[in-house]
Amino acid sequence: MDVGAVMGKLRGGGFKATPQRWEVVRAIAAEQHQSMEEIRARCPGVGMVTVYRTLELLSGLGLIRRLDLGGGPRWELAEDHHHHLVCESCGDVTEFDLCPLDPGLLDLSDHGFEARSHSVEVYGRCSVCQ
Amino acid sequence: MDVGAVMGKLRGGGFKATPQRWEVVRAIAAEQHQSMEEIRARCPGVGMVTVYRTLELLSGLGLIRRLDLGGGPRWELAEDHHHHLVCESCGDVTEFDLCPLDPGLLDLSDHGFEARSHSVEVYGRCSVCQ
DNA sequence: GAGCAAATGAAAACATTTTTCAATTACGAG
DNA sequence: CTCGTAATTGAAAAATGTTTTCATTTGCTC
Ligand SMILES: [Zn+2]
Ligand SMILES: [Zn+2]
Ligand SMILES: [Zn+2]
Ligand SMILES: [Zn+2]
Repeated sequence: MDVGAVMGKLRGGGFKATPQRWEVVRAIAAEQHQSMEEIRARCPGVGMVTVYRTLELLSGLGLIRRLDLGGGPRWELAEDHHHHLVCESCGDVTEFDLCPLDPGLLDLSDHGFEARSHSVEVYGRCSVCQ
Repeated sequence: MDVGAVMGKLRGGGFKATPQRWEVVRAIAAEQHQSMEEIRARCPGVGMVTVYRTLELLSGLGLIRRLDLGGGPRWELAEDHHHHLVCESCGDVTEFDLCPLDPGLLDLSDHGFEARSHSVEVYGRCSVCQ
């Protein structure tokens, strides 16, 4: 999903395609797993309040995802399903595609829980920090 | 691991067993997955700063774990290995023991990543909220 | 182009966590 | 048991992060 497609879905949802929203979406699309600070740095022309509101809006529409990996929220474009490797030394976040929950292995029936989504994070040391 | 054992390990680490630390540990042991607010409510006699510092200390010693499930940090005694079911409607957190990463299924060798720990969260609707 | 609801952003409010520092206290040595 | 001392506590202030307010601006439809 590229920047244009995201803006298209925004419009489709009845929201305005403002220059500020273009900027924020471009910033998010530039790199996955960015913090608020990093996103803001890529949007010098957009007020902080608008960045917060745009993240909230896009996330509500399911176009981006908020990550809780410790050390403050991070954001990513909601594209493919994947999970995260978090380096506890340098903080770098990378992805892996093999989903441990994929084959419906996990039986939650005895919990009476209706699963909607899930997240898997592996913490450790990246190849650089070892 | 009961309250006494945690305090023992604290002492063993060269830290003092103060009445405030007893209170905080007792509060944490009373229920898993509590927020700061809930823990504080169980420690009326302990200053906020001390609660923060004690959580930091215990977590540094690996005696408790901090959970990032969205909606602010939660804390639990570090006992058995388990993962979490988070209800997106009422916010209730429950546990399940079957670990999807258990059999070493996950091959991270091509990432050159040294895994230390992991977390798995399943989001959805609990039996009450469905 | 006019009209209007939606959107923006500066400032203020609010919430949460950390720092500071003077007073207190647990605990080992004597 | 008492003393000395470094560790600990907590009130206040500072720092940090996020949300609300509201007057002004603007994208979009007709
Ligand atoms: Zn990712
Ligand atoms: Zn998955
Ligand atoms: Zn738990
Ligand atoms: Zn596990």
